[in-house]
Amino acid sequence: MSSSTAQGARARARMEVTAAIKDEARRQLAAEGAAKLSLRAVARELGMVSSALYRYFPSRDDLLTALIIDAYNAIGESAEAAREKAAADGPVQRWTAVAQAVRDWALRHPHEYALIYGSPVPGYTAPATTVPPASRVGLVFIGIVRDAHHGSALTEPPPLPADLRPEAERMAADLAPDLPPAAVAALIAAWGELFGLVGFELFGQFNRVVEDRETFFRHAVARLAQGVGLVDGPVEGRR
Amino acid sequence: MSSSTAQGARARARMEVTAAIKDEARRQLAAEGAAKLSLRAVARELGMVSSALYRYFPSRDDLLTALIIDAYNAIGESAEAAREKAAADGPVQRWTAVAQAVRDWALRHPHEYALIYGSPVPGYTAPATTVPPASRVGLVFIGIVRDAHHGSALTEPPPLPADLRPEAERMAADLAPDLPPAAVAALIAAWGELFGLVGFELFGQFNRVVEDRETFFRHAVARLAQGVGLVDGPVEGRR
DNA sequence: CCAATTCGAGAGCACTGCTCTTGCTTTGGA
DNA sequence: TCCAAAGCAAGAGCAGTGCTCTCGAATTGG
Repeated sequence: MSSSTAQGARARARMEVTAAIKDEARRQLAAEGAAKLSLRAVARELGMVSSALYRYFPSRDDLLTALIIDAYNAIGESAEAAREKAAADGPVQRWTAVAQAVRDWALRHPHEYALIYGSPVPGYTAPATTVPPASRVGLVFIGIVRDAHHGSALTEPPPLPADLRPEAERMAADLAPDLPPAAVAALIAAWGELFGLVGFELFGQFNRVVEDRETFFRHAVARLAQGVGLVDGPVEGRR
Repeated sequence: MSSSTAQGARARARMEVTAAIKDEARRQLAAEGAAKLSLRAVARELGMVSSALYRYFPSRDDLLTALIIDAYNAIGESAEAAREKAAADGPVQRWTAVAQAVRDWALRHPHEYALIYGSPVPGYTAPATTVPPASRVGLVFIGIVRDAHHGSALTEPPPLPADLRPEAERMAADLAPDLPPAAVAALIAAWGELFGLVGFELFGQFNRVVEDRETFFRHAVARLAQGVGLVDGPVEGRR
């Protein structure tokens, strides 16, 4: 009788309550961390009894999974927004802009970042529904390299070592068939390395080591970009 | 009346019980992860009542802190052993050997690795006693770069960007005054990036992306070593 | 209009970290 | 040598957790 957005008051209310639960859970997550997120406390704060909450999330882990997906989408959107904003800049600037967006989001939502990039409980395999949201940030970086490649702003990668070649070609075929396998391999490494920098800062490993983290991070990720083959402007070019 | 190793049967027994508690806790940690480590389960397994355990560790967090220190020492020893074993090799080989030791230890003790390099609960400041053990791996890498530098096997780093210079000089003064500031900055970045690679593999981020992780990791860390300025043998040299 | 489904509330289970009190054992000084 | 002091294990108990089950009430769709 109505559109998909308001099909019955029942389903409507269900969506609202579900959202309210997630909001309150996210509040507690941001305030105290995932370890202290309590279903009962969420229910209490919402004025409902704890057992009622199980009508919406069958277990605490399911609630956490929902928050994980939301967090992946949030950091992904943040990265995509940074890409749009830097659309007119050179490849290295776009790369560092996205990297800084990732770092900023992480610093602003440390517990949520820890939830998705911290220790997702080794042994726990994330449900398949988390895969697409989790890929968004990576896809942004792939897109930047792809644009650079087609704009002739990607340096010729050094020849692949023989033993890395099969894996690099496989990864390229899976992720970006139009890019040189060596660039794809370098890109994936830089992707992981970037999050290593963010994690080390966030989790205190840089505590008595790096002071001016902003500057340090900016140059480190710029070097990562160069390692992937990005340069500012066409390869033999201006600037 | 006796040496420091056996001063009274009382203190002796205390050490043994303390060690037994840590051993059992480590067992549970390895089996189920930090979240499911239960003081009561540890006590139960040891045939004692839970309240007795509080004579040895005033809280669950204190037990975890003890395990954290042990884990830092274990991965540090692993790295140091790899350095000794590769003492005769070139700088890049030594670097990758240590890096592979770190990765191997992480893969063999995933939950302990997650405990120290995963999400140490943002906001939780580690007690000062954890700092020296936590530094051991980093010191190994610094030592490798230092040896290379004094053996003239460190390439001249590119000039420091103006805005990074103060921070790089400060870091060099703190950590390795005999090394070029640019090399120190690159080293610290590579240090964080290395653990990013390990974490991404361990925590599943590479799951449908990287298949031949061994090979991929070896080349990635070799590139990191080159980024720091390490080369095999003297700079204008053999091989 | 009524059977079927959905929902909130409450009681209850097994578990957790942690505290406090009660006795027993070991210790070290008079 | 004796004895107060300290260290220790045990048990009961508190407040909190995730989760299950049952029971009425509300809402739904045929």
